[in-house]
Amino acid sequence: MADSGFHHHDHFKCMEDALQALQNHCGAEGLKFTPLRKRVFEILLEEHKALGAYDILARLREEGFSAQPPVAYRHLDFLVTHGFAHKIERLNAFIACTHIGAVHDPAFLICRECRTVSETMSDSSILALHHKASDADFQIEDSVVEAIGTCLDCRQTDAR
Amino acid sequence: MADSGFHHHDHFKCMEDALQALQNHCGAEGLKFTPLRKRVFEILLEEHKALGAYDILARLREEGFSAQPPVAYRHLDFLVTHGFAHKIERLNAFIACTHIGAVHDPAFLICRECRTVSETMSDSSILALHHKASDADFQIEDSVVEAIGTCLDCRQTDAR
DNA sequence: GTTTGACTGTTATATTATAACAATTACAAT
DNA sequence: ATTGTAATTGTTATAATATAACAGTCAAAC
Repeated sequence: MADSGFHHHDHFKCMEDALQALQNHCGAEGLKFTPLRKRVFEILLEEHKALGAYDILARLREEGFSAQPPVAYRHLDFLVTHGFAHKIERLNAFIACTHIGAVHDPAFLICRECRTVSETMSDSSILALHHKASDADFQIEDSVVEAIGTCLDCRQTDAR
Repeated sequence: MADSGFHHHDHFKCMEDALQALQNHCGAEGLKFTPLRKRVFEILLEEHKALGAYDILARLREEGFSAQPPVAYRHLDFLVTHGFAHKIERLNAFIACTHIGAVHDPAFLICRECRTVSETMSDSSILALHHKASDADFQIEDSVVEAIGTCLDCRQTDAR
């Protein structure tokens, strides 16, 4: 299965590819592929789950990195700005992007129990909004499309 | 113009109708139409703008109401729970619902400058996500659809 | 008139996020 | 090699958002 989130896939390769993409991007853009940037991205990549800035921070602290709040927010912002992570507004949390390199208005399926997130590229899901926007002379710059619910695993576990 | 947000409309009637609807709802459901509930809703209704809980709180304080944070959150939650307001996740803020009584997955156009919000009923806008969700055996319970950008007024003002 | 449940008041604290500035590093220009 | 400079990191402090917990009040139902 090639998809992420609720489907099985080669997660090791998934991580490797993403890290390589970040390294390449940094090289191409004259940005530095620093230990903190790498490590924060790795932490996000470990699972397709949304992690809060303070979750990241706790991990960094355990590993001996400097771990004041700005450290987490800075590196998360870096990843978001360069398209390697997304913020999940509904959870005030972050996930690694699973469509790196693609220009996309992402949409997310978010399990409120396990916080697993599946990302889809969904130009179409905000098409209706774009129509509404042009009617109102509104210029869309960014969009948030998130569906909250429960994944199959969690529903089955709950039913037991 | 019958629409809200970026279009002109009879805002006095818009407020009156909404307050009446809340009063009716409370009567029908055995809930109390209390001064605080009324006032918080009125504050939201005054403009089609997103207000933070602490904005509401400041208003209440000025007016002599008790104004500890739980007061704002309680009444905002009440309005959201009963379908009279929505939370704008992207802004951590709240707006009065402009489609009271309609079961809807709302979608919002949010001006990041003036915080004016236009609400649309968008069953269709998350259709793509519903397909994706059923593929993944994911049960959607709630959705967030928000577009952030600039309204015509703000763009024109900026250009001057 | 007492019980009950809904609503309000209040204290304290948790969680999320950013401003501001100092220190360090890496590299480029001279 | 030295200095300038821009990017990155370190750190302190604080702002902004949100909730837990429990005590008081009030009105309706019995």
